[in-house]
Amino acid sequence: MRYSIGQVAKKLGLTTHTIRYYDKEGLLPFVRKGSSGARVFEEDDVDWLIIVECLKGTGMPLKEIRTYIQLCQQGDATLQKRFEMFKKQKEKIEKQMNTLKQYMEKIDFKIAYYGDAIKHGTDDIYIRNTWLATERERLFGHK
Amino acid sequence: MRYSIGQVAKKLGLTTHTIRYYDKEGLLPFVRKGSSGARVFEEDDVDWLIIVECLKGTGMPLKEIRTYIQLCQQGDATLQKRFEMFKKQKEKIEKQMNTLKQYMEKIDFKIAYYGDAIKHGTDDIYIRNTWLATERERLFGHK
DNA sequence: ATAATTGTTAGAGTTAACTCTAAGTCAAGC
DNA sequence: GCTTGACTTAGAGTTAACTCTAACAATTAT
Repeated sequence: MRYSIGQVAKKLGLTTHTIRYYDKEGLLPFVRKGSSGARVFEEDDVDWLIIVECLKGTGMPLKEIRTYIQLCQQGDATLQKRFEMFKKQKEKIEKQMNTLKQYMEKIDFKIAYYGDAIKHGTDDIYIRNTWLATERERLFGHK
Repeated sequence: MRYSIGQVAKKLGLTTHTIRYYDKEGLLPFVRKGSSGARVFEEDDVDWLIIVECLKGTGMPLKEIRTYIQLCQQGDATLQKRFEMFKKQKEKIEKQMNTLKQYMEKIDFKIAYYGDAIKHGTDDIYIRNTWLATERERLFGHK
């Protein structure tokens, strides 16, 4: 199956503008054009865009994604480098997940805090922000 | 304890420029200035900055964080709104975590792929990108 | 007392990633 | 044959979040 830029954009939740921008930035060097000049997306091209979204979504800058595709185009000699790249990205995601978990704890504390405050009609006096105090003490090393 | 902008910046991993920028954007309206005009951070101010980092790190734009602090300053009448804000943010984090998990699966697939390719010395022929093919088929609804 | 450090401001400049516009081509339907 | 819709390009404009500069003041170290 082949797809137009519009079809791909719709399915991946991007705009055609964005996909053309990616192309301009060298992220889609293999996408061919039909006789009229319109981009024709093969299934492999869609797969590649899915990987681009994945790398972008885990915080890799477009420049670095382009570096990856350039490695791909250089053939088997760069297999090891590409392997390392993904292992590094995996570590990055693990860190992100841990950070998110810590943020979640803070948010959960706030939800409990406000739940309590609403029950009492005020957050003026009695509630101490113990969780954050703990965090601050950890950072600054005293109580 | 009180802290200078530099001490706070160092501990929270920000630059003094960034903290002043946050102040300019209305994120730190309560931070007082000493006799010389220098910002003096109370412990509560540090706690607030920790919350700012948390909201920012889960993708809330600075504008929206400012809206939250404005709600805080309006007193008990906005408790419910603030509660909802954090519940919404919690949902957002949950979505982010799920997305990260899905990305992790793709990255793990790539790591396995390249591990295998390195063993064989090439990724030319034999390895089919089955995982991504599955994803593409899910999006486009055919094989 | 002088030099280094740390702070201040207003405001300019940068960066990434879009986002949009204008002017045009091309294929399909009425 | 003409309109509609999807595509093309080059290039301008936007946005968020910094990031830096210049010129100056105050504090701290030697």
